[in-house]
Amino acid sequence: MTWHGETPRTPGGEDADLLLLDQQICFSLNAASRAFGGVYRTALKELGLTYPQYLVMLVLWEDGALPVKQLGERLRLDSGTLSPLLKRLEAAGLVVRERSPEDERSVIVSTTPAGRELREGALSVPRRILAAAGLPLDDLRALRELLGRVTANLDAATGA
Amino acid sequence: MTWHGETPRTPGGEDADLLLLDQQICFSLNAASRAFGGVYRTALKELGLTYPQYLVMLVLWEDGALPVKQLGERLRLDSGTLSPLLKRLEAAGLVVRERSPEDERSVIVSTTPAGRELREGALSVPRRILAAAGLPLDDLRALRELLGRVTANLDAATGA
DNA sequence: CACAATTCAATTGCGCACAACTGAATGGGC
DNA sequence: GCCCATTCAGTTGTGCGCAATTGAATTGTG
Repeated sequence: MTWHGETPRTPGGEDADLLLLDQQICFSLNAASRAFGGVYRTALKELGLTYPQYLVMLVLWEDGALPVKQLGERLRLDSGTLSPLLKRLEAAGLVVRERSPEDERSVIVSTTPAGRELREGALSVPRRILAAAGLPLDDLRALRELLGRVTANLDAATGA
Repeated sequence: MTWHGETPRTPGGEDADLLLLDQQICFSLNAASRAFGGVYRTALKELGLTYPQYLVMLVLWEDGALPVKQLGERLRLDSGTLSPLLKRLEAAGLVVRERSPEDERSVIVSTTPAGRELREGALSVPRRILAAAGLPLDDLRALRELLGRVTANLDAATGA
């Protein structure tokens, strides 16, 4: 069984083969991520949330309230992404942002009553996503485990 | 072994547990995809390419020339993404776009000599990426296989 | 206390992803 | 031959992702 269905016609030796393998893995990751995004898009449409906004609400539903910094650490996002996103969530009446009294630099994000109510509607989402993924739980667990390891390695290689 | 390190404090029953599991899997996918993006960003910087542009060049290096439509099918991207991207690649002198003679609707994208030369510099990229991923080949194969299955399922569930 | 370095959130700029739409070219049914 | 539906690429608008910068608040050091 070959990975691409045809032999490379371009020169380059071993590295050219790696180019193909490389394409398969990273492209697969990218494609899977966007495929999930598509399913989430339709599932979250009725809630008026995008997938990143949904992730933020998930964390807030768990923790209640926390500063932007910690939100970013949990979600692996920086203020450049979170600031406008949180602004939109605030405009939608789902969260409030207020400066911390004991540290005027940080902004505490917390859910509004409407934001907490939204959780009821979100409860049915994961089951639909898992059904669409169509993989047995063991495979999903294995997938999550592999992804976690690869992410940790990549972060170590990049960030320092 | 628990997945999150703490039990949920919020109400919701089974669905609440699924919410957590769901967060782990899809968030892991998202995070891994962006972690790869970070490594590619630095590796491709010297070539003046972004990761999606690199994917386009990979396909063109393999196939030489093909219409935007087929490029989009290979990469799972539509014209809304490809048109401006190809415009930038053309502005960089790496590809040319020309209307097909036998079908004036379609645009054929092909590499320029400079675009083909760039392949030499790209040959070293995959090895660095694979090294940064730090997973044995068997695990990478398993990962790719799982991702392929989940993507196929999700596409079938979404697109029809 | 003063001053430099650090830590925050926010902003700017650029590129990708996707939905919705436009407009030209094509092809099938009549 | 003439429409009408379809197939293309391109454009517009919105939102994410990230680098780089800004500016205010805080902390550490002398």
